[in-house]
Amino acid sequence: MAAEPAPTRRARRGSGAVTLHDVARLAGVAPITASRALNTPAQVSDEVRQKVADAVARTGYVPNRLAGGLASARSRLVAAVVPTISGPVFLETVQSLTEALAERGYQLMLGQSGYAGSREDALLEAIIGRRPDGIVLTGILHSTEGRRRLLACGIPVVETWDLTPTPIDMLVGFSHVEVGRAVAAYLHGKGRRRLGVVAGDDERARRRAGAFAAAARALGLPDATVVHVPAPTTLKGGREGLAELLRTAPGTDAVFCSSDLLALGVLTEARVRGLQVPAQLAVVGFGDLEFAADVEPALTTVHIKGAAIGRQAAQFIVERAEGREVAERVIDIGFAIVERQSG
Amino acid sequence: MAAEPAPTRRARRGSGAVTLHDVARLAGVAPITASRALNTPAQVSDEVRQKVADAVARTGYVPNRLAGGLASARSRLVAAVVPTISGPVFLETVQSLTEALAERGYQLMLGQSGYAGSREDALLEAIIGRRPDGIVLTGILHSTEGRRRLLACGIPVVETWDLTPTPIDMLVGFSHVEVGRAVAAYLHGKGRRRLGVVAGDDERARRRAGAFAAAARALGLPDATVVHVPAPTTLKGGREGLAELLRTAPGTDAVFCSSDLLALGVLTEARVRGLQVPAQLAVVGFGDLEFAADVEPALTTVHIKGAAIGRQAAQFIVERAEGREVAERVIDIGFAIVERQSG
DNA sequence: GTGAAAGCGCTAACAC
DNA sequence: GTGTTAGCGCTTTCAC
Repeated sequence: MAAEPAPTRRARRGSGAVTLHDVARLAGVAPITASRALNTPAQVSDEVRQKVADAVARTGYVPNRLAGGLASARSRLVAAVVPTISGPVFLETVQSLTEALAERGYQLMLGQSGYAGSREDALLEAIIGRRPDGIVLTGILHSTEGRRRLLACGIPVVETWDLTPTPIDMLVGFSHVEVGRAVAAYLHGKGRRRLGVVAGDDERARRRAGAFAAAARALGLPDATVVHVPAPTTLKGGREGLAELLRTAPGTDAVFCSSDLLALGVLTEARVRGLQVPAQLAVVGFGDLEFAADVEPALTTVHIKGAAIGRQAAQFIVERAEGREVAERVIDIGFAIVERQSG
Repeated sequence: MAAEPAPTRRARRGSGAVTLHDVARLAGVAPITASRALNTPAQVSDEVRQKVADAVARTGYVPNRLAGGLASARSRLVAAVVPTISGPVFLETVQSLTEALAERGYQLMLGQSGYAGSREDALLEAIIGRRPDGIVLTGILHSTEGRRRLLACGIPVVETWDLTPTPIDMLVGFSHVEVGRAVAAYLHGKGRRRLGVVAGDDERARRRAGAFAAAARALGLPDATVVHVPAPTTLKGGREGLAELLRTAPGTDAVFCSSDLLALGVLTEARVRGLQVPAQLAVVGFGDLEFAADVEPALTTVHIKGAAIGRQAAQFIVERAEGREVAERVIDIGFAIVERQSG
């Protein structure tokens, strides 16, 4: 046994927690061997594996992932950025993302950019500082400075809920323009003529509304009336939106809402006003949230596979983090109009 | 200029990112001085501060918080655990928590334990491994093993949305028993006699329902009928819950629902059945979600200050992380019955 | 006010 | 299959 080195002048006391060194000492192996027993068990003998497992159990050792991440340049942390978590639209995506990542040993960091994108740059800086293995962006990234930064730092990025012509890196989404067109065509096919839109004041909703109005025009219908309400959308917004829509365009016989919550508000307001849905007014939502099928009348809406988006995003990130290149970087996950009673 | 040391045999290539060393070299100071210029600017001269700021701007340096966290034993990461993010109840709390933390330079990690608590231990291990500066628990912690672990690892813990007799550490919540009692008394005061409950199948909802039923008995009312629906609660659950309730106890004249979503389902089902609300049936929700005031009839419900809970939890954690002891570890944030039209 | 040295807890690279 | 060594990028401790 080597003589102990003379005690150094400095002492840094550590956190006091059990470290891999403690485990290794207890198991009678070198730290790196203990590390391998835990991370790549196939590389060590059965005996070592067992001894290390015992030592872990005895000490209650929990690996320090901060240290591991620093050493290996793999943090096993994934950042998700949403405009706000309290519009229920992205919830399903965040939920499935969290779960899919947790299953593979990754953890989710949540950041809210706000619909205005004011905090976006600060948020990105905070995120990049944590050196996540991936970033999932939901909703548009407003600042070009932000784009530049993401590109520069080389962290895998998945944009979701949209299909941009120039993705930063990877993407899983659908075309909001196609949604707008499809809903216009659908309502036209149902014999509706005087179309209206109640849309949240965010970029993607605007695009759906714009495409909807353009398609209506192309179909030879009168100009659609578009009413905007603040984002995130609310039931109240839907009620007020319909009120305004009927004030502006009294003969409206169909409304496309930019969220199911908005549609629920429209449904509510219509009922209060004695307007028959769908007889006098067709209502179409967006999102197909859990409640859409169970409101009365059941809501016709655009179904988006929010959970599938989350899972696919997780898949993308993990593939990259583990050094594999993904074959197809852009996935159009599509959408579907779900016909129920409201329109 | 010193001669370059002979190249060592090993080369570990780093991540290639700009480091504090690069910034320091550019600014012509020692790394530690650059560190101080960024973290404790009061300790350095104006000149140094300026030179370092320039170097940061020129290089696009983003500090590696993994390394910083490892060295300082302060990760500036806070973990939040919720049963699931896709019951809208905790959303407001998670949102305000995220924001309050971001403002102070902390980042939120999100974990979902599931209502059954099956993944709880694995989740806690994953969380502890990241050495967060605090853990916010929303909803009950099921496993006693988990409690032990949290206690052992010494990370500040805030339990929320409940008032447990033996908090792990800090707590900001309210009494579910009091809620149950208060709603029973409220409905009794409104002249309701045949009380019912539609409650989600989770521990806290059960407690509210139990206290509600006990209070009804104490008030001399007939036994309240309690119907349970799966958690997380849904609009559909509310519809089915009311259907079952009316089957079991046809004369019911008031329903206390364990969430506003459930209440919305009850309202919907009542309307479909031609039951007048509130004339024939009073409906009381729980949560006072954004939509409660705007449904028709407007929902009488129990208001919970979800955002305040999140802010207070952030406050607790940050105080502790910065070495201050909090004066009062347990805060009862209370609740209020908001009377609207439905009951 | 500034700096040199040591080390946080872990893993990559190389050797045997 | 196992061990040695040298860092990952930062901050703490001590010294001037």
